[in-house]
Amino acid sequence: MNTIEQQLQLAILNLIQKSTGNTLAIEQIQIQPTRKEFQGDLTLVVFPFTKLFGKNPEQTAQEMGEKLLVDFPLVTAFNVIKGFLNLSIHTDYWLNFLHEASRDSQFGLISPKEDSRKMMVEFSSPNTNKPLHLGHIRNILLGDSITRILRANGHKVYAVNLVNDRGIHICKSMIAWKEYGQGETPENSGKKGDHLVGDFYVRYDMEFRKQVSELVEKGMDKELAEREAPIFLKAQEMLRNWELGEPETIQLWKKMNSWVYAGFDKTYADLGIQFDTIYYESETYKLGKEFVLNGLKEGKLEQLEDQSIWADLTSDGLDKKILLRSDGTSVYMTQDIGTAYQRFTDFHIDEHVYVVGNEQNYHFQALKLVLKKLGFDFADRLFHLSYGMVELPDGKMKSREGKVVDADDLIAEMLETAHQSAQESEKLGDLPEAEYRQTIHQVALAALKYFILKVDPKKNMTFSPQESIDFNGNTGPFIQYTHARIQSVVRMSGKSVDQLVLGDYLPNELELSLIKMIHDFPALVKEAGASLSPAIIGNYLFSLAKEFNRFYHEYSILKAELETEKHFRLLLAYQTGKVIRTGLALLGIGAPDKM
RNA sequence: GGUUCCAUAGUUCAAUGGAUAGAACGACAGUUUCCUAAACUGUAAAUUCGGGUUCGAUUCCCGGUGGGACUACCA
Repeated sequence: MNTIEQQLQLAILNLIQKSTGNTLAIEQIQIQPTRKEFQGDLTLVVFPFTKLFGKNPEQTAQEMGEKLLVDFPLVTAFNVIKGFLNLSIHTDYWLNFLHEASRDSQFGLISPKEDSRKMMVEFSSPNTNKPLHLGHIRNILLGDSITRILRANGHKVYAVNLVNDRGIHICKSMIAWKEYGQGETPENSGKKGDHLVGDFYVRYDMEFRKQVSELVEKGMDKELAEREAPIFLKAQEMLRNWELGEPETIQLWKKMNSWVYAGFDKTYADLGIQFDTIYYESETYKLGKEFVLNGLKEGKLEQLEDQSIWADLTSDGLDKKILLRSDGTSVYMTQDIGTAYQRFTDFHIDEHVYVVGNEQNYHFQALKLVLKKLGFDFADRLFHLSYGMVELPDGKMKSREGKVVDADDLIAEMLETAHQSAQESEKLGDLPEAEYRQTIHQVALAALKYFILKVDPKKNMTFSPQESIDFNGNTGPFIQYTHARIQSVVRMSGKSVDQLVLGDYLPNELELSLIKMIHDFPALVKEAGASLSPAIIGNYLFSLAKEFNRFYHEYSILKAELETEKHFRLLLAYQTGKVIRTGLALLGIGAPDKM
């Protein structure tokens, strides 16, 4: 069924055509919720039509209001304020809606069909030389939430991870371990694998700098020293050995990467993240080369004297971009050409979303152009979800200066805060241990996830550790708390939804406002899907929870005077709780029944 | 230098070109014999500056100022 907004738009379209003979597009009819200070439910902005009617805004609105009152039975009254036509919608519409929504377990969600769009979302994409940090967390949470939101929109979605498991940076931690590790392993040191390897990456940098300054003291030029430092030469040698498949190197590489994977798996599990497929760069880094060579043959690319191959993107306002090095090896871009092709053909996907920070805007712009140049029609179906950087209150994160927020530390701090908060409130005292821990975990992660996801992905954000552990106000736990309160009331009522009957009841203002907000939910899920923005869901849930708390405070549900009133309020509370739970799930946040 | 993104209360965030720019935190003042006070109510507080387009601009365009990113035979 169409929503009341869509029905109204159509009716207004017809009205305008009848009165003026003009046919407008449906998007030109702007319907918005009536502001609280005015009488009415929905408001039509009539300014755009004044010319068609040849009247001033008030007259136009008056005329349209009168006609709607006759033509459209659900409109029961109207008033005009300046160019705004405020329409009152029949209460039955809202009550029927509430009743139907409460019976719909999939309310707001679209089920996948045979011909659903197939999409792939790539996110996380870590390097295997250091543990995950706050920057990765924004990426991972966005990717995971987007995946959930797209699925809620009825699409078939593959969540994929591309692990950057090879290259000089990986060799750096390998050589440091080999030289200074003395056989240290996660088992014998008790360190989480990714942290252990990360420590050796740091160790490499330490040694490297020491060696460089020693060389400089001996009178060597700094740039030369950076190229001649013994440990750097050893790392390079290791990379060559790796590419040659030298068994000892490969074995070390496999061993250390497996430590890292075990560490990552723990972090992903803590965050509640799952991938459908994991790609490894060591298996894909050679892809794309043949497309580039073909492109060269067909005259779409250029080759320099040193044999390197380039795409000329200057006609599109970009520079020239290298696709194959002079030694014939692939670069990042080459690889991306190959993997994109592979994914579109292997999985028959219709669209591909890359969750990658905005510092790579240029890269993706170039990638699309190069793909187009090479004649791949899927170039237009790549979407770069470009998100802003995460900054700390005292400036940007700098891994070289150790100014990073470690993902595991962050999660541990959240858990501790949630635990303390639960101890203070004393509400979870009667929960069994396992359930208690699960709840603490859900609350802790809600705080973290909501804090990050509520911000528009496109924008840079400031991560304040202090504010992130606050569970009051515009936070994940606040929304969860509202849900838990609702479940408490529903439990105490002793009634199930299908036992609730909607009689003759006239909702008060707060109740009506809640119904309307619930009514908006399906449209917001669509909007969040179309714009790839979990923030839309987050902001909505907060205002919904806020509105419910206002209602909850003002009116008693279980002690309502009349039975019809009680039934109505229970149904409203039940449905609000359901929307909160569904909405939180789209953000990857759980909704405990008690907290 | 070139390309590009951003600028909203003290702070962190909202606002498909629409009515008096919303919240949260912080500050100040209140609300528990009442379904979970992780809640609710109230007060003070903001669109970087200058032009333009429009019935109407935080939003679109031009310029200034301030900040970020990119501009590697790194990924």
